[in-house]
Amino acid sequence: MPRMSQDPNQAPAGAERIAALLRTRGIIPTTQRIEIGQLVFESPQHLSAERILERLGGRGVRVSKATVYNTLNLFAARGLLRQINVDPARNCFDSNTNPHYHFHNLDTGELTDVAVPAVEFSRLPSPPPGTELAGVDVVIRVKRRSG
Amino acid sequence: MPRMSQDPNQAPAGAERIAALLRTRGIIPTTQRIEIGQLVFESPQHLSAERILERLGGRGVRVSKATVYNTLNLFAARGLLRQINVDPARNCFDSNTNPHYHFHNLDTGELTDVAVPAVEFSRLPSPPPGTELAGVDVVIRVKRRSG
DNA sequence: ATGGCTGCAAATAGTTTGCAATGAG
DNA sequence: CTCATTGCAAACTATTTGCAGCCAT
Repeated sequence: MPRMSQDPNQAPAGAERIAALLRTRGIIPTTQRIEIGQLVFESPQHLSAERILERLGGRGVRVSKATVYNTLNLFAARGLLRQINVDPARNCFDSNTNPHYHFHNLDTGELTDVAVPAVEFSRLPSPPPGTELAGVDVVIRVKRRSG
Repeated sequence: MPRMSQDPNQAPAGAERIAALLRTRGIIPTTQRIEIGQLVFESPQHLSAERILERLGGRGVRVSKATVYNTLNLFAARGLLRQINVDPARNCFDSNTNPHYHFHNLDTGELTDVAVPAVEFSRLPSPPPGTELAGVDVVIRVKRRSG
């Protein structure tokens, strides 16, 4: 499969911006990677591999399942995506790599961002001996109001 | 396979306690469920299905993989276990159902309990419209000290 | 030509499910 | 007897991997 084409007709608006982003992380910008990049980086969102495959298809873009998985893992390894663990059956990638937390709707499975300033700790334990803090994940589980 | 035997020789210390616990949740105490219960409820811990199968084997107890999975899911559904999502590849059950948080060692994968009073929020966002709070998960990610 | 990437298909890994057999009441 | 549970094996789902072919350099 071809790498990024220089032909502007095949390089829609934004493609070059994505390519540049990938290069900053030492990732060779290929056609497929740019397509996936345009999809996930166009706005902060939470996506599974399956969902991305669907959306690519919706845009008339065909990328193999293997490449989608490989690309997502590559992006995550280079810090362009963050993995979220909420659904044990599915791996989810967050294109918002700025620090933030999440609401998790237990009924719909939906994830929503929570800005850092919305949460404040007045106390946190110090890491166990020999370890240092790597980050704090906060998932605020919510459900359909019952009362 | 037999249900719970009344013979004290086949009902080691603690078995009756576990059986009683299960009954309080409307779970029929079978031999296998009691074995699994004795294992997981003997102390607060974080276990995967695979790990439980191993430990049962180590005790000379044979329970089929299917029954282990079914039992863990049953316990979780009845509130005797809590599921933890940290490892996307493996489902983990926490036998400590009291509110608490976790340290997650990124190097070893190890989970450690953090008591509730060790964490204090001075601010939390209110749940989105139409939803109510179901709980807050806090995972403090730690790594081997580098410096 | 070279090296890296893609797509396909097969291989994994964890978990679930269908069903006959069995055991408890 | 009856019904729920167990164990086995097959089915499933999400993800990873091996490898041939291809593209850009």
